Amino acid sequence: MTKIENFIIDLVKSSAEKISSGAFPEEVSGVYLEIPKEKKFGDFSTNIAMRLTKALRKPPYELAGTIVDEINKTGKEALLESGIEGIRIEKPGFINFYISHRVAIDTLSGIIEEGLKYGRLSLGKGKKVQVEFVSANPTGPLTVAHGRQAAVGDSLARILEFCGYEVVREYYLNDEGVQMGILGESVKSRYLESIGDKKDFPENGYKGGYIYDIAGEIRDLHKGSAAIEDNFFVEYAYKWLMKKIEKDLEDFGVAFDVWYSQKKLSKSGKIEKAFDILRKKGFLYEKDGATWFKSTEFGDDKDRVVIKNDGTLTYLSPDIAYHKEKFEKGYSRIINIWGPDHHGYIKRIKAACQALGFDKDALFILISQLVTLYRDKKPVRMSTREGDFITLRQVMDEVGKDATRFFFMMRRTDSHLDFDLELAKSKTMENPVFYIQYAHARISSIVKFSDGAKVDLKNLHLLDKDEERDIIKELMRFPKIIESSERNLEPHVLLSYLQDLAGLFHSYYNSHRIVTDDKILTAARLAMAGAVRTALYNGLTLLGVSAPEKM
RNA sequence: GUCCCUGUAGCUCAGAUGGAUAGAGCAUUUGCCUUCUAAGCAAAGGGUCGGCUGUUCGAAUCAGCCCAGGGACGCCA
Repeated sequence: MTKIENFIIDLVKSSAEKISSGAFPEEVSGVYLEIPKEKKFGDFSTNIAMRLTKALRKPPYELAGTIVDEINKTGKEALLESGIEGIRIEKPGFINFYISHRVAIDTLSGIIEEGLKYGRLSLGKGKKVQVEFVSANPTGPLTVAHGRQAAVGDSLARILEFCGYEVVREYYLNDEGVQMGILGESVKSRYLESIGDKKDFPENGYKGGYIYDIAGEIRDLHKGSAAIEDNFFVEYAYKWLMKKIEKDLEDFGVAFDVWYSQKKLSKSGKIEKAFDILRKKGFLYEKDGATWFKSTEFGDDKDRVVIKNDGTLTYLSPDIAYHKEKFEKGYSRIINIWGPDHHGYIKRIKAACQALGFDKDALFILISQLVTLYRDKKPVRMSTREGDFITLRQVMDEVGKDATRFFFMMRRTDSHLDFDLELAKSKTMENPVFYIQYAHARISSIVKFSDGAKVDLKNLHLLDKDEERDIIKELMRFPKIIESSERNLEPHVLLSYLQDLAGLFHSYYNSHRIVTDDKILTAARLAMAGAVRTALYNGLTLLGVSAPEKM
């Protein structure tokens, strides 16, 4: 929020309070300023008069008039001094503010001075948040679906950090249990097959080609010995896959702070402790030889088994203990990013958190919806069961890290995503990644080209063109956009913003020369272009997309 | 059957806490490279915002009910 915005908000607020007999009506939570799309409606606009109509029982237009009269008591000169050049009331009751050129320039000057810090917020100061994402089982390479979760989770983490939060990125590692056993059996079966000892492939076995690769390595290592312990297959496959997963994530620009092992959790006794609490509170009961959790008490459709009748735990059990631990660590927000297949699982885990006495609203579970890859306008079929799926690695190799990350966030996280491989690959204007990167590269090259012209904040007032004012206003939106993506836990609003900003710059670039013989004007325009570059750079970095100096 | 997501221009989609004549890109038509990257810019056409009812000063946005498409609903993880 810039100085002038704060000033206007305070002004409006105090005036509105006065005319509503001292106090602000409760249902009107605050004063919002927006930047109108239409230039004729000024630089800032507030809808406060409309929102007060109900409480004050007066038509909005009339109220707007009273508010403005109140504001005008401040005195014309004092207003002008603060940068407000004009106030106008528009049709239903909008109050529109027109700011002076001087204030616009001052604002730009402030943005330039902030440099790379521009857009950083302090709303998360002193608060810790955790983002748990990907958490793919180590039974196969990361898929496209995991890729989307990785992109969204990491970008959210970056955005939260930018907002001042301390962020912990965590990967929950399912390194024990049934599926690890199946992994071992699958590899063993392929191994035996490879040394000519045909064996039936396990029913739920992993059929992907990578199982052959692992088996092949083991054969090379053990020269075809038939006497290998079962456990060896599991261990070997696990390590092999983890190495792959870590490398994929690294190349995708994602780094985790914590790899949380389920195996260690199970051994720690924490699951039993969680059960004890639930049992004491009466949320566990026995039926049909199994132990059930009364999740229906908290709005779930049915109760859930936590200990099966064979004595083993269901997936929910360690997860309850895991979430208990998350809450105990004192995060102000706990964010989980899950795949669409987990959506029915939200109610029961929230129920468990509530049952344990935690505030379920501190737990944010985002569902990253399906990704469908398209090639030549046709969907690429995938079936995990047959082991026939497209990996994150394949997509990254084909279209590059930048486009992959960008495309995964082109739509809201909880919306289905169609990923057009040809488009992502194309180096044309249809491709939004290149459009934005190109703007950044263009500015970078001008800055280099004009070596010698110094950035001079004193002559920014020369930036009096309409297009320049538009760019300054767009730059002013950047912190609002950051705030919005933080509040909604949604990186994708940032993409649209960057496209808009890049568009404004491309347009400006074509209509006005930045580098001219006029050294002073050149310096001013370069300074503004530099501010655009900074916003683009910060935005792209938050998305984990590189901002190239040249293309 | 229950739950989640989606339905906006010919196509792919934006639309931030409900706001002022609903916006981009592609495609179509037409202009702009002797000058900072034409991977770009400018202009034009194109819409019952799936439908109906309601809440509101005001609805693409919120609520209810329909219609259509995608997905999830295990003592799997």
